[in-house]
Amino acid sequence: MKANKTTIKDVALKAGISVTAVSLILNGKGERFSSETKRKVHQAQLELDYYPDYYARGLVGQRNNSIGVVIPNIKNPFFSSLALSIEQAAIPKGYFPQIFSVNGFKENIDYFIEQFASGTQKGLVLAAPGASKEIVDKLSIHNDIPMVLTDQADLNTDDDRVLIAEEKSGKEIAHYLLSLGHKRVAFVIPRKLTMNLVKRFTGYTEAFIEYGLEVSEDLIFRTDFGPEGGVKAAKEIIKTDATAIIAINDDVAMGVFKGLHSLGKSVPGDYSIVGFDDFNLNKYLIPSLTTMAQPIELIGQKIVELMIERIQYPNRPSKRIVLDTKLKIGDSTRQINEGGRVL
Amino acid sequence: MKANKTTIKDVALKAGISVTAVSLILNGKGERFSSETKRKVHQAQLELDYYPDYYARGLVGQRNNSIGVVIPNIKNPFFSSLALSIEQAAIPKGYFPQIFSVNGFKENIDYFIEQFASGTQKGLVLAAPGASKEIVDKLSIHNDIPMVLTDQADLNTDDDRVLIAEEKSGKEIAHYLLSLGHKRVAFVIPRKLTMNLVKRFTGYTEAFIEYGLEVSEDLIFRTDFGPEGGVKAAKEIIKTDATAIIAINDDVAMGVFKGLHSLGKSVPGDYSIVGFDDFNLNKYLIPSLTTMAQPIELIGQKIVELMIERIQYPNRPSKRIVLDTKLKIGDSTRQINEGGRVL
DNA sequence: AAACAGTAGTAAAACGGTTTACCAAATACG
DNA sequence: CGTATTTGGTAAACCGTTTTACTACTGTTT
Repeated sequence: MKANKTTIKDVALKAGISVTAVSLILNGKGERFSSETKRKVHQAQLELDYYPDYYARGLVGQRNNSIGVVIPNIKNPFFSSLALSIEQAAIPKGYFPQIFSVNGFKENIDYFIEQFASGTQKGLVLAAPGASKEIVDKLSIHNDIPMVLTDQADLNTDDDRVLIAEEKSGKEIAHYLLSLGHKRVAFVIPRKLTMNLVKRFTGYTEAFIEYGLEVSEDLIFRTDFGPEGGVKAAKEIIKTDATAIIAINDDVAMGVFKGLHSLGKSVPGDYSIVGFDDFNLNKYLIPSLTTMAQPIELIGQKIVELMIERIQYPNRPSKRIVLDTKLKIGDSTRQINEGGRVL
Repeated sequence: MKANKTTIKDVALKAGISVTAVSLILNGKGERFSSETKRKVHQAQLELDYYPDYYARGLVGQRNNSIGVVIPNIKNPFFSSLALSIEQAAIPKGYFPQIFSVNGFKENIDYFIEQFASGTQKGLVLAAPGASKEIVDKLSIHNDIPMVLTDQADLNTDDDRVLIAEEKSGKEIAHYLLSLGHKRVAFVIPRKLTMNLVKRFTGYTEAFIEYGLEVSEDLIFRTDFGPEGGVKAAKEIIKTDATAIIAINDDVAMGVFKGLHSLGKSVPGDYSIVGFDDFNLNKYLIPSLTTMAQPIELIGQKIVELMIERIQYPNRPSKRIVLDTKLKIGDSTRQINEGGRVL
């Protein structure tokens, strides 16, 4: 038979004082009580190993301090790093992020929406591009709840956003490859294009136009997210005359790399590869990947900053912060000569 | 001015029926009500966009369905994969894991203990070897709460555990390297040895003894977790006559690999490397790493299985499940000839 | 026709805290 | 010395659900 849960009443009884007093004292609002009384309360709490019930406490004082963070896939190092950076920024401020990794589970989204709609979280960070739309729609009625998005889509919400300069990033990557002499560049992109990818792609294209070149349709490869997708794409790419490859993220880039390798091609000998994200294992790859690094830590910090502002001043006008990325040149890219493939 | 939260009363009012009826109907226990009434309730819910308050609901019916999962580091692919596999096993059964990544934050542990002690979770999975001891101690009084550990330590608790055959694994790795002709094998281990590592190490040693060899102290390298630790270790290892390296996990192995590479050494040419864990990016590394694969999915499944059993039958005797690992031979190891380094 | 069983519904008591409003005794003030 | 204020404390309302224990009514048996 289980012992009944120890409640505040038990503490009050043990300390020989009222429930009110116990509550106030344990919440640091007990200035008015004598230090002797306080001592007895703390003593009783310790002896009974009392912890206030989370639900009861949440029910009355609406002050919970947890913020929900929705990410698409916990296994993608970019998102797990982002989750960590949000955590690191939030905890010192007294907020505790709760990670929801959607992972393609329908139930997951439902569960999280329910959780959120029922008032568990004080705010919501949606770091799941694409999935956002659906979620934002479902939650749109609750628009008095602070949200921060990392979504470029033109959603008709006035939520705060932390974004990266997608177009500029795309352009910079393309410029870099073009400056190395690559003219035939393959793009490996996902089947479903989210808004940020469209923008990034626009940037790529602009760079080509500035060089008097154009992006040819036959060098665009649509595949799945994740390394498997990259492996598949590699098989197609070697049938073309491409000399460089831009992957939608490092995860995919790794797959392309592996795919090329097992087809007997070398990097950067036969192909230059550029990734995107700079997840944390990147610098340990051999050869290391040239990639457009997202400022993950900064993104996390800004997200938390906006979130806290918004919680404190619910009616302040919405903000949109755009952060710059940084090209990190690794060993996966190299100059090629005018004529063709080999330097 | 914010609109007041819509409560069950509003729904009842709108539907012209009692609060009880609304509650029962919305929880699928309203068989006895006429379908017309049900319709009205659902209608009202929809129109008012009503979601039951999480706290109120939690307060009364103690049936929340969330289980806490504590992992040491969300960035380590092994643990993020484990978290995912727990999620995949739990959700179909109607339980929702909540991930707490400790990440070395003292506040994190405190927060989570408070959360847990205050009854938020129905059960607790401690997948944080080493940290467990402290936590288990603090929570020991609440020993009526279902816990599943993945800790080899001889804690005096009767909690369920899901473990891997550490000693056997260690032995198998060593046997494999010995069978390839390696006699001088370096070990890269963390500074702080948890119980599982001690056991694994025992296995290594046994294999050496069976071969009439012994593990020499000067080939044991203690370093930090993570790839950085591996890089550091590599610098020391090349000063020795080791021909093979066993790393405590794949994360570290990658670092060793990178370190050797930047010191002009090749793998498996100069050194064979074996890792542990088999995190999900492993097969995309070049060369792919020989590693002792943990059955991550199965671990997740067993954890959830035990947890649910324990929730349903709190008094059943505790179980301890030991799972086998599997050596996955990659391209990072090779045979060497009797004499010395080169085949 | 009396007893019985459904049927469709409700009022009120929990759940475990926090907070508001109030009080009695002790002390300070003029 | 009578009144005002401070000190140390409490009783009770409330938060939004779920659940228990009724009730009134309508058929159905025997």
